[in-house]
Amino acid sequence: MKIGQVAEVSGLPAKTIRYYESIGLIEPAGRTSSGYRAYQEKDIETLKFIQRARSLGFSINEVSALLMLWNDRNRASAQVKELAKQHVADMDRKIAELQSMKDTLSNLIEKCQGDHRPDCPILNDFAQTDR
Amino acid sequence: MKIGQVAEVSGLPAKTIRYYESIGLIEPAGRTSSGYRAYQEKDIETLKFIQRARSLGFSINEVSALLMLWNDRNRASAQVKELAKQHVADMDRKIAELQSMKDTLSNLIEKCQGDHRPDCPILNDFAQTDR
DNA sequence: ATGAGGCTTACAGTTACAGGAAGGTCAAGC
DNA sequence: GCTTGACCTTCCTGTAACTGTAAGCCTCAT
Repeated sequence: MKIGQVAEVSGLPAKTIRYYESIGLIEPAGRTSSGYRAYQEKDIETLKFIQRARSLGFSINEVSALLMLWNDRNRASAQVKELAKQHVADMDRKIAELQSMKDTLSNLIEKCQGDHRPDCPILNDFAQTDR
Repeated sequence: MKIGQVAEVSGLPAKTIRYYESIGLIEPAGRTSSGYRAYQEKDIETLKFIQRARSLGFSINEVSALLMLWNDRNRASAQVKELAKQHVADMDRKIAELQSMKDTLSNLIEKCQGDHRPDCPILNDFAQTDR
C-alpha cells in the first residue's frame, strides 16, 4: 500500500506519516523499486494505534511510550494504566484552568453593556493595576 | 525603571517583554545612555494589561486587538464584548473536547486491572481497527 | 579593581505538524 | 509512443509563544 491509501485508512495525513517516520516514532517504511513508501498490514495497525492515542490527547512522547508497551508482550498493564492516569490528571488540570479563565471572563462580559459607548468593564478590569 | 523591575511588577519575564517588543506588540522602550531599556508608568500599565489578558487565555493577536481598542477613546464597548464572547466560545469548545477525551480514557482506565498481567483494555482499544 | 549580578544581542530549540517548490513515477487515453 | 494528471519524492520554510544559552557590556559594592 502506498502512503496515500494508508493516509485514508489510518486517518492520518500522508504528511504526518512521513513526519512520524522522520522523528523516529515509526520504523522507516519499506520502498518500492521506484522509491515509493510501501506499507504492510502491521504498519497500518501501528498507524491506527497512533491515530487513536493522539486523538485522546496523548503527546508524541507518550504515544512512543505506549507503542513500546504495546509491542512488549511482557509488559504489565499497570504501567499503561499509570500513564493513562497521568494523562487524565493533565487533562483535568487543563480543564480546570480553562474553566476558571472562562468563568472570570464570562463574569466580565455580563457586566459589559456592549453598546456604542466606550465604557467597558472588561477593558477596565484588564487595566486594573491593584490585583 | 529597568526591565528587571518591570518584570517583577508586571508579572511578565524580562525575556517575554523583549519578545513582545521584537514582534511589535508593544512600542520599543526608551533607552538609558548606556543602552538599557527604560520604562515609563504608561508602559508598565500596558504590560500589566497584557499580562492580565494573556492570563485569561487571549492570544497575542487578540491582545493586540484589545490594546488598540483600549487605546482608542472612541471605540464602542460592543467590539470588546464581541471579542471576549468569541474567546469564551473558543474556550467552551476546548473544554468540551478535553472533557470528551478525558471521559473516553477514564472509561478505559476503569476497565483495566492494572496488575502484573499484560492484558490491557486500554491498549486493546487503541489497537481496535473497526472503529 | 574586581567580582556579582543585571543588562545587551543573537541564535537555537520547543510541539506537531502544514504549505509549497521542484522534480520523479504510474496508469490511462489517444 | 506520448501526453496528461494524479500521486509520490525530498527539502525548506513557517506556525505560537516563548525559553535557553552564549558571549559580552554595565553598574555597584567592597
